[in-house]
Amino acid sequence: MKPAVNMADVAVRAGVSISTVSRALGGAAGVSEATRERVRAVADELAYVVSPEASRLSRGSTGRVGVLVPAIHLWYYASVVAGLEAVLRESELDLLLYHVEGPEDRRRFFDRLPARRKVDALVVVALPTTAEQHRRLDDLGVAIISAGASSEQHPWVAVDDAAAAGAAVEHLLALGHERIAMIRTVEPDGGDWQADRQRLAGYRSALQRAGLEEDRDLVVTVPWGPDGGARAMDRLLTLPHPPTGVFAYSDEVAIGALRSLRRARVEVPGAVSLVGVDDHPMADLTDLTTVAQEPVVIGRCAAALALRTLGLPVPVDLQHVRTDGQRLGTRLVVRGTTAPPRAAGARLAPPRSPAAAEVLRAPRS
Amino acid sequence: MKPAVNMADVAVRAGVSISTVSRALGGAAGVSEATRERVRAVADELAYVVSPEASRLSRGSTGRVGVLVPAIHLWYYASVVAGLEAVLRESELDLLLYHVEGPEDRRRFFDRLPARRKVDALVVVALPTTAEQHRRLDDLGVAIISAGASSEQHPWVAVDDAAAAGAAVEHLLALGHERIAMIRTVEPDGGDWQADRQRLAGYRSALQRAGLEEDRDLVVTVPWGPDGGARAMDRLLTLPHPPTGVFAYSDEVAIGALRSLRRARVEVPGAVSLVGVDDHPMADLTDLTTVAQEPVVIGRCAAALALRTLGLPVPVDLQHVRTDGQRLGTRLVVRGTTAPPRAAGARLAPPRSPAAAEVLRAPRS
DNA sequence: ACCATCCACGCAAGCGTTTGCGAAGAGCAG
DNA sequence: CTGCTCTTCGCAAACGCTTGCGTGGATGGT
Repeated sequence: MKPAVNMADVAVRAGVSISTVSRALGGAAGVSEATRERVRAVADELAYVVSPEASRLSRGSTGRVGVLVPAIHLWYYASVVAGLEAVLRESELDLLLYHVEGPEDRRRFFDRLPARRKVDALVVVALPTTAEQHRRLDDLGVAIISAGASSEQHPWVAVDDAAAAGAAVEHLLALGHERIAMIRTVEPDGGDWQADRQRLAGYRSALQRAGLEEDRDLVVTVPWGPDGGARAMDRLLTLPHPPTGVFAYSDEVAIGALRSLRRARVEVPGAVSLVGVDDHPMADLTDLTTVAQEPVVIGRCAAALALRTLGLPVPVDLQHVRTDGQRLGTRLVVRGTTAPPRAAGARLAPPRSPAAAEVLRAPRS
Repeated sequence: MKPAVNMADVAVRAGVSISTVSRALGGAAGVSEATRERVRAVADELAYVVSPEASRLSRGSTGRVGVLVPAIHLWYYASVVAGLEAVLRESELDLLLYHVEGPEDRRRFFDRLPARRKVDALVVVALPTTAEQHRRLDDLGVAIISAGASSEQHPWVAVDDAAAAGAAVEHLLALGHERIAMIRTVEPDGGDWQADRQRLAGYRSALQRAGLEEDRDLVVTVPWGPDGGARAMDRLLTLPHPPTGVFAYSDEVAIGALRSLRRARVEVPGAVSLVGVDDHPMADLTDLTTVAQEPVVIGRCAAALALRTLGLPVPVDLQHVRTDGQRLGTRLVVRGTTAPPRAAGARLAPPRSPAAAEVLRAPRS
């Protein structure tokens, strides 16, 4: 612990008052350029930094933004956080991490609101919240931003999950598939995850648009994750009339499904085509067709919303973000796990060679 | 923004002085149990929480712990952070995230030390630091903890990377392999990653112990990541006398290598055996043999070290963590990517069926 | 009934900034 | 040279809490 140099020390050394130091360093008006320079020099020399506690106590804001994430160890959330962190740091804001895993943690968070008085804004990342919990957030008394899920009452940024699901299913339809299953996910004992609901809706309406009847057997619900995906696929494979195309809630689920298929020696995409959502790094590696989204961008946009709400300058490249809700795009990335169904097209397309898959692979960002 | 209720409000309402409220809520001595209860009740009723700024300005500590991570979106780091967060939150400490990606970011961090005065302790997660940078950390004037890498000057917690590598290589040796390659990784233009250096050392000494000469061609160095792994494997495959066993720096690298092998139609583990390090969730899915480590535990132990350094109570299950350096164990998880070399053992072991792999699979934690 | 203890509690002095307001000095027109 | 406006600074009052020290009253012993 160093003796900690204070503003007073700088003031003495620079031969001015504390107020002047504060104004000089804080970029406030009312200080001549000469004085400002001198103060800066002294501050540098003494390696002085303002005490954030004191500054904020006085100023009344915390200079911190909280992030509420359900699962930091997952690629999607970690990426959102990375995006957030990058632009917040640019604006000298600190990122306070709140990790709430599972319904129990969630309940506790809303119960105790540990973020109270600690942040100027809270970014909630795709968390299922009850109406009551949403109201509870207002008790925080700070700006709330929703990232990865739309919201009635708060600024938000998210992809169109229904459209993403639609794109996936339409891809399968275009290839000629007619029996298309969906692996959807729930949190055991958990809440209402908007993305799941909307992707399911997107799946259904795509089928409907194509004039296909929904077969209840083809929608299987499992806990999120590769294991869930594997189990779901096992179930689908034992169906008397199994699907030829499968749309999985996310890549991680799809990858689990892929494992089941491999174990069961079912040819992919020969016998079964598979699409995921996310463009997880593993999708590239497993040559999985997917609908890509960019969580890092979601994070960046959410940060922009937070900045705007706080009345702070927003980086130019993020100024377009709409406060009343910003939809981000998704795009289909065709790789090696989708092809026309065996029965349907007598070789509508030649079997995809590794090289061909390579060509279609999306450029790494 | 609510009108923000202060300690003074609580004091009036409870009919005591501000000091008494402070002591009552803060659990300090010198308050009768009756008064304490009454104050608590009033505080609850008014939904009062102390202003952390004021409290800390007065108390002199920040109540925050910083974490310096090089790549939050990677499984390993995200898991360490998750572990940290969990125990810090338990102790009412906040987690301030510093994400420094790549040498440039790193330089900036050490240059500006944005964490100054903002944290009581800083956990540095497996970051390559020059000696000078290490010294610079002391300018922060706070306790430094090293997680995922050992350290001369600070408390640390890490696995024994050399031993982990040794275990991987010895597994291959035990299977009968004699040409064993290593895929190691560097950061382009980057620093000295302790884990890479130590795993390389472990690889070498294992070979040496087995009386094998090191073949320079068998150590390939690539940028970290699946793509690097793929490229490395491509290179190994074009060798005049290619290896039969490959030890990859990490699972993500190994998975890239696996892709190359698959594309080149090289049988795994028939023609080439492959081992990684980490027990990344994807290792399970790709049936990859690996040396498991538990980053979440690393995070938890690092948090324990931070708590202890700060003089705070350490959770009982973490009290065993040694301040002068805690080694965590690793364990070999044998899955489907390793088997005796084709040439070597005329069927030393029967070809591994999926079921067998299942049995050997480590239990999910 | 008296004094010595001890407990509970209040007073007030910080903690290190920010900021409204007033004062001093500089510059300029008349 | 005087009077006026601007600019540049300093004074001091917050900001909301913690904590050392002092006081009054209850308690216990004699």
